[in-house]
Amino acid sequence: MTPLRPIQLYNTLARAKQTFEPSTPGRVGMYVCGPTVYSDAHLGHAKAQVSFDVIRRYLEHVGYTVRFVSNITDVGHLVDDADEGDDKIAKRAVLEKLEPMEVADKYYWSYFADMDRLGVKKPSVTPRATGHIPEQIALIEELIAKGHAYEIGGNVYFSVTSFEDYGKLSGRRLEDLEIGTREAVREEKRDPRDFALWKHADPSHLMRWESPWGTGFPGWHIECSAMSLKYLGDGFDIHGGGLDLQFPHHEAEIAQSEAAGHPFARYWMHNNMVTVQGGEKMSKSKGNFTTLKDLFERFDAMTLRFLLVSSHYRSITEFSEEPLKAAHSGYSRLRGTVAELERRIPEAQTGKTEALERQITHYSELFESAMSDDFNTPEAVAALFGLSKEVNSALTGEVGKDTLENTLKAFHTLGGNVLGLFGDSKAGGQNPEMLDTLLELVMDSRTHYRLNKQWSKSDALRDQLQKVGITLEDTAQGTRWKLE
RNA sequence: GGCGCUGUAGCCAAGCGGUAAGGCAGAGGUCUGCAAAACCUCCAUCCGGCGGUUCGAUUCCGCCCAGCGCCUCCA
Repeated sequence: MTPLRPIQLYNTLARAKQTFEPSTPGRVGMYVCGPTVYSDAHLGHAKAQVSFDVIRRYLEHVGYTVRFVSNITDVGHLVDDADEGDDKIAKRAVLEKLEPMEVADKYYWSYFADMDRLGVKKPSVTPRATGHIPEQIALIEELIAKGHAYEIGGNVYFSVTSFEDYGKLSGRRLEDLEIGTREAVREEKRDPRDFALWKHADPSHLMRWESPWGTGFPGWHIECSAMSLKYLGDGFDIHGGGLDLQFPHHEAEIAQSEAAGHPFARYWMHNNMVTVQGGEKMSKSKGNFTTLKDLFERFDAMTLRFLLVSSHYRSITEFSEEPLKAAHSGYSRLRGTVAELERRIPEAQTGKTEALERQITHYSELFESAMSDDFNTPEAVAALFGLSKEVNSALTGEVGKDTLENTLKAFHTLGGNVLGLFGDSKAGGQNPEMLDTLLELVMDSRTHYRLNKQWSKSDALRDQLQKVGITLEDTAQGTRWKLE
């Protein structure tokens, strides 16, 4: 299928927006760096995953078939690069008195549960580093054979100076890179800037594998090269990840792959960070993060998603109480419009209302042109608000059923399918019918009070419900309720 | 020190050469028993500061100020 319109995207490699052209017409291969599973995900992880989820959804929306590969790192991520120490998973395993694989699995499931609540679609493939040791070894062997890597005492390093394009993604020149600042630089490296492909592990290590260089474990960067190439092939389309991974992680991925003779990703996309307290990056090491699980206690997951898509993926997202509350209110407004449409459709008269039909077309066009310009979600959201206002305004009068349905469809398609909002979060929790019935009863008796002008009683009922998060609204058509 | 980014109303946040989207908060109004929701109206002579280019700059260039990111692990 031919895309409806060309999509411009910002390619970090070119430092400019480019028209996206997949290597295979109609299909997109996309790889996004996933988390290292050793602790709970925070809002920053959510920003990355939601950003690329929206990009994926929009590509699908315009007609592409997307293969979306996102890895899980469950080994090889060293606490720091300088020592021979355990990796993060192993360290956590000792801490929690668990097997490393228990740690990895625990946070693996936890991660996907969080992403699920945020409406992030499942990847087409979720490769795990430990499941691809042979592929990583094979790639390292290619690099050694081509003279780009060398082995010393069971460790294998990538020779940075052997790859002339090193630095092309992050815009660094080799000579600018600091040499040997840190004390514990391994002296056995031929060049301090070289990075590990394979690390020797003595028997005390919890996770190790046999290799041509003895027992050990893979370096952090190699997994993404091996797994993306395996599932997407040479010269695949899009590689995404956080801006903080651009160097050295992504630079290393390119070096390892292309030095071995595999053209790597053609478009590189980087999401910016979530910040806190006026610009400070939210990160694990700074300890200034809020886990998603904590946030879910206080806010609807869709509110968080709304907050994230309200800023551009390449911009920072400032996170604090006020934006959070603003997101809650703003999102409720959009939801209110959708709910009102759903209420009105069953009782509306068949027919079209031309004026509103034109607005649907107008705002849909705005939405799509915003999204086609490097996935400008803030403008897309603005288009949704524009349509919302027009609809609400029109709904003060009569609107034909066909038009109501078209409007609802626009919200479901653009806000729902593309931005991933208005997910399935059905009001009423586990048993919506029971809640519905109970509230009918409450509202009936309250209506009785109101007809008799027993305001204190009817207001008491409303206040009581408000305390448990149920809002009653009296309208000309009767009383209605909503959660939160 | 090297590379790079940002600075737009009380808050969040688009725009990036043609005279400031959107949301939240706030003010007034309509509706309502009250409230809520919704709608209508208002809310940046101005986009960190100073110069420059241009008929014209928030948008391009230079300098300055402030904040931030990467160069360790990080989405």
